[in-house]
Amino acid sequence: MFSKACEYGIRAAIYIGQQSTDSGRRVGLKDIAAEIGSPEAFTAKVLQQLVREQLITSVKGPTGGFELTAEQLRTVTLRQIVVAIDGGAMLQGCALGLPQCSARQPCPMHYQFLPIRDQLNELLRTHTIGELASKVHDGLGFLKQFG
Amino acid sequence: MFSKACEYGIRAAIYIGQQSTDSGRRVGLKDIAAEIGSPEAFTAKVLQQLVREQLITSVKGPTGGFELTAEQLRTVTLRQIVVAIDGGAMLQGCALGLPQCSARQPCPMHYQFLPIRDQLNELLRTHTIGELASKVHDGLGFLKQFG
DNA sequence: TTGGTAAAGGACAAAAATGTCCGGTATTTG
DNA sequence: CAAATACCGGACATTTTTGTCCTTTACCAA
Repeated sequence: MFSKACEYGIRAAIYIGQQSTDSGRRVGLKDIAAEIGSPEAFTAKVLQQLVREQLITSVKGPTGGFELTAEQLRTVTLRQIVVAIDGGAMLQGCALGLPQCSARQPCPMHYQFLPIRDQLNELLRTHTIGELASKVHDGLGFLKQFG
Repeated sequence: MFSKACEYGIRAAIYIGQQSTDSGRRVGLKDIAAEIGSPEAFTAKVLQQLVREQLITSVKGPTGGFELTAEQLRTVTLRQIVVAIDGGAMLQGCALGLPQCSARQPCPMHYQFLPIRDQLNELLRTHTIGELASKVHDGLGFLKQFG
């Protein structure tokens, strides 16, 4: 579905969001990677992308780390994370790979796939990082497998 | 969504199916690649996989080529093609990449993604190659961009 | 101000996906 | 039987994705 980079990015963003909500404290890369079960250096690259897109915030130096501002928690959606990392292809492209699939020259599955992809888009668009973070906080969702 | 290999495999299978339905004639690799707009040698590899899984049929030598038997046209589903080439990961795995995501320890999007993935599975399961081939035959679907 | 800390960024490495090439094998036709 | 045809299979090449390492830059605290 999504690339590894994107999966790490989403899980990391939610974890950072959870810590920002919870205790208002920043989290370091090492912490993040450990808590979401991802390779540290690779996760760093992904987070850099998200910082550049201003979907998360980073601070250098001692007491530094990653955080989500109150506004980011409220407004950044899953969709923005996905688009920032994987681009829009998966959310718009043809399921059978036709470069210009549309009603004018639809692939044989075009009209069957449309509603599903619309639902997926809607799903990503309507869920904010803050919302998902609070779900993790309440123990209703996990970012890593335990026990 | 699907890998390039899978996209080519689906388009090729539908094209072969269309020719089998239409004129009962076999089609060669060159013909297939030209008609669906795919790299010839790479498409050959993909078709070999489908032949091994007995989702399509091949015949060597002069007058040889690829075809779909009446039974294959009737029974082979899009899902079988996808599983043969991409495996089941995309149809079953967690959207956020958790190795054991389930109701016991769900990722924060688990219950939101479930219905969408179920619909996707259902879609692939209920469409046969023969059905899609006839859609192409009737000009209601395309396997390549023209004009 | 200075030293330690943590992210940023560049270069590099490994693995997987994509794509190509060519000799081997089976089959049909003359 | 011989020759042409077309898929099969293995090796190889390229590109993208995934992952690592190390130096630089920015920041905070003592």
